[in-house]
Amino acid sequence: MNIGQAADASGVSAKMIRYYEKTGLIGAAGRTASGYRVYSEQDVHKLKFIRRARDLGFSVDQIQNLLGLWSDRSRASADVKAVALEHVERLCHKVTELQAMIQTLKELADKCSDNDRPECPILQDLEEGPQPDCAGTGETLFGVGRIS
Amino acid sequence: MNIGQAADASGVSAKMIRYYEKTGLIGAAGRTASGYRVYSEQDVHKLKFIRRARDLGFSVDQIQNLLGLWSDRSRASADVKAVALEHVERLCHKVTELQAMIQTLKELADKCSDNDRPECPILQDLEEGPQPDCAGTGETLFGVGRIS
DNA sequence: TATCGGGCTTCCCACCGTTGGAAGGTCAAC
DNA sequence: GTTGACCTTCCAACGGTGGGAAGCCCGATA
Repeated sequence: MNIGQAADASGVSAKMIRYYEKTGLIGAAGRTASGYRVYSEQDVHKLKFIRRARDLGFSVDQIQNLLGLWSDRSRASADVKAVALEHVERLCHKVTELQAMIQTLKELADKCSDNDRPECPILQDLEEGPQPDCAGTGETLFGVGRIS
Repeated sequence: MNIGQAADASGVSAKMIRYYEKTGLIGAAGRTASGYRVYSEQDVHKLKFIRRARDLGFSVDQIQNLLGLWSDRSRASADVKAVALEHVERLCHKVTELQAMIQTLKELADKCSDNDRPECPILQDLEEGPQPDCAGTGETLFGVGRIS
């Protein structure tokens, strides 16, 4: 199998396969007499593994770790679980951050009159920075007290 | 004000201020006779705006857009809202993706015996790819399953 | 006044993962 | 033999940010 066929079979682009080889994530592939890289079914299997792990958001570093465990017959499943859960934690953290942004933006957008007048709480917030939580008091513009 | 003072006052690092200038997000700052950049309160104001927008996850491109609207006195608040909501959509999309990853990983981790034996459903999944919906196993959809 | 520390200037490099392209060799089909 | 699709290597770009080197400038102190 040459690199293009391995790419098609694994879902990893030829570019990325070369990149993974260069950075040492996968070993150097064999070569034909004319210099073409050659791949086996096993190589494709490994590439699929990588692809799947990338789809799950693992970094290349983490994948290197996982590949080590994968090929280690005396691995402890607890080690794999630890990698996975550490990753989950990181993902959850990101989700939390994104949701905070989303909430802020939605609140601001809700207050926006959404017409052709220039007054805009979104820009006002960008100007002035985060305002103390006034959740629930959507009604009056002036009664924004409650800084508890 | 020189660049360091503007950085401290705005929360944008001196490095990034120069970067924003080079890429055209902000105009070229004035200079002293000896070549130091000079900033006014207004410039700092703008930098704070940028900083806040970055904190809310807007891309530099979107910020350019927002800055245009900000300085446009005849802007329509609807235009600003559109930018914000488009951004919210993108953020939500990202959250959805991340949550899908999290769910998959949590489900797999839950099934992992978490000991020193090598059998591991996580690695098995990475080997074999996503398994068809095994809806029988979960209590909650976004299984907040115990991580312990 | 000479010196010293810290800040400013420009410039290039690195990250991460991925894509694009150019220049040139190779393979297979016609 | 020609053509077109593939392979090879190398170089660059993206977005945003940080690090660092070399050299100039400013203010304060001895």
